[in-house]
Amino acid sequence: MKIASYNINGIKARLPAVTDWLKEAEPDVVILQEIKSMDENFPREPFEDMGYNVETHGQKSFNGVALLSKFPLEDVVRGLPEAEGTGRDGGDDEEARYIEATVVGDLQAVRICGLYLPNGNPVGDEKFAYKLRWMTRLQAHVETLMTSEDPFLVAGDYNVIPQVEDAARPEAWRDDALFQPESRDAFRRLVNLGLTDAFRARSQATDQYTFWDFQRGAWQRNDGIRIDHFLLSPQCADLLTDCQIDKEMRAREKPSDHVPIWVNIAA
DNA sequence: ATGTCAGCCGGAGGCTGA
Repeated sequence: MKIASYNINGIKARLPAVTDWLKEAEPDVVILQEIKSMDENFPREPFEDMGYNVETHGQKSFNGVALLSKFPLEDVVRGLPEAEGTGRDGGDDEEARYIEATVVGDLQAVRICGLYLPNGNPVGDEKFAYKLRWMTRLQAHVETLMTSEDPFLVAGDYNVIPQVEDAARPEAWRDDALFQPESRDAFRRLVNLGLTDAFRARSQATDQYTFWDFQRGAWQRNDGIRIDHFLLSPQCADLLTDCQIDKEMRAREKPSDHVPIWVNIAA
């Protein structure tokens, strides 16, 4: 089962790029972030015509996540638990950043958790506190998932650069929310619950990134960062056979600033 | 210091978010 994650930065602007990629990459399951669309405006038909089941969790203008799957999607949950009082303004968190469902594959079922973690900039602002609260909620939820024997994975745009080797110019990110010690500590605590960073399990390369800023010619200079991650539960990590980044997508017409990352698991 | 996109509102271009 090939499972991909792709921050598309707006479905309206990215529909041709995404459908072209789906035809070539042929993933069984796709986790989309930043659909920037309400559920009722998401273009389901192009994906359904390609054989995908579609589940969205969107909102107006910003954020928004979705799942595409050629296998049935069951027990869909939208939003992380503990939304009460954890929003960026101290109210309830109503930002559409999380979707979870069980994909019933040919060999076995896998719980797929798709996320778009808050950016958190600027540091010191309520946005950074919101990011850290969100990571605390994610930690608690993964602890709950860990009590299950069923394989699961948590994937998407984490907006965290885990290590210095995950940035072409780490010094440029020193004051950024994506590289703050608090953000990296929270990410490491999550991994230390027993999750496997699928890309790092397969490659120690230091020049492999998933995001290049639209500004300052970042792509042309390979000034990228690795912030889109697949974290696998122990039972899921046992099934891992491959993990790769579709870097060439960044060189195409009207690209997203992120590129797809995918895993192959024996499920 | 700055460089770019996308979506929204509203009917241009300014604002927000990244």
